[in-house]
Amino acid sequence: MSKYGRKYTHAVIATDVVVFTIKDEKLQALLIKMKKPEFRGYWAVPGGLVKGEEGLETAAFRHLSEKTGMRGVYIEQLQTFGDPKRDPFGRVVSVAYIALVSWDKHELKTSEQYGGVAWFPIAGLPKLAYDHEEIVRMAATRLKAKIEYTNIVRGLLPRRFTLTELQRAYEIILGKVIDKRNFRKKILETKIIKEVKGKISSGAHRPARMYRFVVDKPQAVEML
Amino acid sequence: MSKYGRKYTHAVIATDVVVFTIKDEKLQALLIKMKKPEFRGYWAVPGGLVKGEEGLETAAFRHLSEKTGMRGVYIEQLQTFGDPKRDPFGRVVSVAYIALVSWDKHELKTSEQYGGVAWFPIAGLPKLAYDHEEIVRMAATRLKAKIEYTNIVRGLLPRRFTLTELQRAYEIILGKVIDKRNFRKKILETKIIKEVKGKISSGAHRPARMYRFVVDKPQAVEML
DNA sequence: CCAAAAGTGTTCCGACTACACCCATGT
DNA sequence: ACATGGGTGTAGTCGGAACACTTTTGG
Repeated sequence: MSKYGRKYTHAVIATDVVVFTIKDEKLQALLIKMKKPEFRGYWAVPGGLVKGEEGLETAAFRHLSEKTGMRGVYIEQLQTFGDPKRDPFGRVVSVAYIALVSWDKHELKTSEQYGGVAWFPIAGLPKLAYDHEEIVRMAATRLKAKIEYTNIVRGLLPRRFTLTELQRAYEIILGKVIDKRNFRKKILETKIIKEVKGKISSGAHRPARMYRFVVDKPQAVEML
Repeated sequence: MSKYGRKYTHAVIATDVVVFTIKDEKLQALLIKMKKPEFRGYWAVPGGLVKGEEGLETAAFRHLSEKTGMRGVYIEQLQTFGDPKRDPFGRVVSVAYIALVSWDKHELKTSEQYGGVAWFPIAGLPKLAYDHEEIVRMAATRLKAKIEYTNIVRGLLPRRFTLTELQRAYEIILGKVIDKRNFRKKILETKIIKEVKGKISSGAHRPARMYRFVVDKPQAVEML
């Protein structure tokens, strides 16, 4: 029993979604500012309770949409956190999800109904409520592992992208530089992306070809 | 609402543990026979509800011990299953775990209090209750994936084992034959196992050297 | 014409694969 | 002595890593 007292008498089930994006050359997570007075100054991963007849993933989508305005993003289950002490208000078991988005595709809900929504670089998180720090860390670790053998990087990019953008995504998440020629050779021979008509000019240099993913569904592929 | 009616008004949390072992040259899972009349003839993975102030992993251990007599095994979280319709008696969200044991280390509880406990080969499961078939399938897939890049195989073997036993474990789980010389070279250069004094004679042939794992804690290692 | 990112092949080396025979024991 | 699984080394091949210059555009 915490100093705040238990709010729920039964254990309840919640979902939390760690939303990742790549922005300003950094891996960033979406956080919302806490409103509860006990957590003043803390931020949290968007989430909330699961309704009686609602599926877990459905609940995750609903809270994400309600609190951030995001819809139609890719999510996958991360892990379930159930330490009896993780929530001072009662026994809350949280099923954590990872979501990947192309940040420029989503307008963040400005409504101050939830106290603010903002992106934070993974290196440089603010104070997080509950065990959300652990959840975000584990999510980042999982992302780093899965990006090498699946096509999930897709979720972080816009529909059409350049090979340099794709390579930067890998470099940022893995935290290391990759040789350009080897990268292109490897990625192209997976046949998982395909050139698409149109080039993009982004400055005083040669314009880049655009590509898109051939398979839209998540699957295991040896990417690197 | 199912034809059996809802037993619980609130969603409750349960754990289920898929226990794997290698026995008779096959990967096998531990199942218990259902007692509820609605599930006559069905088997299930050992598990049950989480108590009010009990941790998830603690609950998994407790049910495993109560229903099968096993203690001190290695478990890790698999996934959480929360389809609102997965349990006809109410909304039960189940956190599934994987356990790995050396089958000869554990005497199965003979008490018929739970309707019977038995090993079943993964290829050749009986009718399973709830969504346990899906849970076991996913557990087997996860095991197959993780055995290549972690030291979890350790959980399936006795403390001291021969290289042939270790190789057989890999062959059975991966479902393919492995070259003996390449296997030994690879495994030994990981430094994750170490020869131990004593040999084992198991028939009309040269006795085998015994080995043990150097690190007892689960960790990621490129095994194959 | 200069700056800046796009685009493109080859060589080298280490890792994985394939493969066959002698050894130590029990019966 | 023979049947059985334990134990050992090498050669060939393939994939990953290292590496530098030309192209196209905007300013």
